[in-house]
Amino acid sequence: MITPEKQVELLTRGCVEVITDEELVDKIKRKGRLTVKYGADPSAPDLHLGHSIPLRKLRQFQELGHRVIFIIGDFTAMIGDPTGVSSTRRQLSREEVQANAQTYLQQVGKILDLEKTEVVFNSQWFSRMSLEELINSLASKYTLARILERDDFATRFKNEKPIYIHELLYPLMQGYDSLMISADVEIGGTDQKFNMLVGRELQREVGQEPQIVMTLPLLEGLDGVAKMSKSLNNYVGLTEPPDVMFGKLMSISDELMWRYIELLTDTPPQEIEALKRKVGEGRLNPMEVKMKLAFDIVAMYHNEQLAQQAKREFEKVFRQRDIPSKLEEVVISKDYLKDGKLWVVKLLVLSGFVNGAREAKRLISQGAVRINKQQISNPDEDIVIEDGMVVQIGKRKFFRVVLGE
RNA sequence: GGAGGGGUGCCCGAGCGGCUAAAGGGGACAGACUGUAAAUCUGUUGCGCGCGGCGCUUCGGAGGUUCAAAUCCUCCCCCCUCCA
Repeated sequence: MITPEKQVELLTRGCVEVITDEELVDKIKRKGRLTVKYGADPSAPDLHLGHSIPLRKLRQFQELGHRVIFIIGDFTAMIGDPTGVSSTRRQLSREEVQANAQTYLQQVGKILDLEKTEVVFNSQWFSRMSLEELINSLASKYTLARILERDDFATRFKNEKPIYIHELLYPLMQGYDSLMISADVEIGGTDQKFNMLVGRELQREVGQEPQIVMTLPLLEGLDGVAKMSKSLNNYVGLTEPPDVMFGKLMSISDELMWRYIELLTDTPPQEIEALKRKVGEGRLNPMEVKMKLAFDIVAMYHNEQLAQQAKREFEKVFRQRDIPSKLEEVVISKDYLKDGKLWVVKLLVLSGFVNGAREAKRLISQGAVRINKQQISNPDEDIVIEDGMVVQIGKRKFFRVVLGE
């Protein structure tokens, strides 16, 4: 049995803030098994590495024997969390939310032990809440001034941007979720701090023991600047194919690599320090470290074998500048050929790998196009088309020509 | 209800009758270099035509003025600011 102190040490690792540490030790000592809440808003169906941070923390709780409740904010998703947005968020339909929730859970299962996870939809209580209840147990428990303390609302208010009444309700509803399941701990990204604190207040209001709030860092996207999100296209999806994952992870900057290792892998802090030192002294190539990171993550969300494959393939294509082992095939009809030849530009356009003749010509004059490893530099060139010839555009687009009737 | 400001290419943003397919930045793509799709540097970034040129489409929408419009006029749609 792990002592409460030891547990707290593990659990608070990686957290940005814990409100409060003392309460956490105390609760574990008194209760032994805590109810841990995590709420997800199924407004987009795809989970990415950014989501994995809180999920991994939940997993840790689970491994220590605590009770994890995963709340699907199906009802709240129809409202749209105003957190961090400078404008009102689009409301989703019931169907959209339902569909998203399904794919969501599937992905969550890659990290959490679903057998041990209780999944609760918050429409369970909200869809039948009466106006009377809404007013008595939610609306009358909080003041406008306190809601407006929140930064994003405050800014919008000051800038005279619209804040709809339903948005004001959002933090209260999230708090109400905590109350309904008598949460001992709620975890979430730093952007959720306010909402989670409201939960604490509401619980206190009704005489429930206030939940402990644990905030976790938000992960920067592949660009290293903005937070990871699908709409910014700087994400690594949990369900993406191994080679795509591997490639995306290899594209991050050396600097960002450390943060990813710290937040996304199980590498112990001392080991990370050691690696950093070695790289700093020039005894270790950062690329090796990045490879390891990419490998670890692919292994985590797929498996070691696929990770190994993805790594080998990456080395083959990008390090040795070789042709990938699996190639997309493009059928070129013989009708296009004149004396067995075809204009390069035409070939590229027909393949669908370029957006048009103009782009094709541009790429050729930039020296980006190779046929059977032979660089093509003249956009006017006619080439002899052979069955099976390999065309390469830039560093990562390849296809094999198949002659058709 | 009244007064004013604005909608420009993937995004931000300049232009306010011809020299503007539209400055600048970001992003993206490509090349060099390399340790990788890192960093850095350089280039490209509306589309078509067998193409050192010609043509077409683009500046919220629809019309109009003009030899010539993103730039001027009319109507319409949307956003914002100030006053009530």
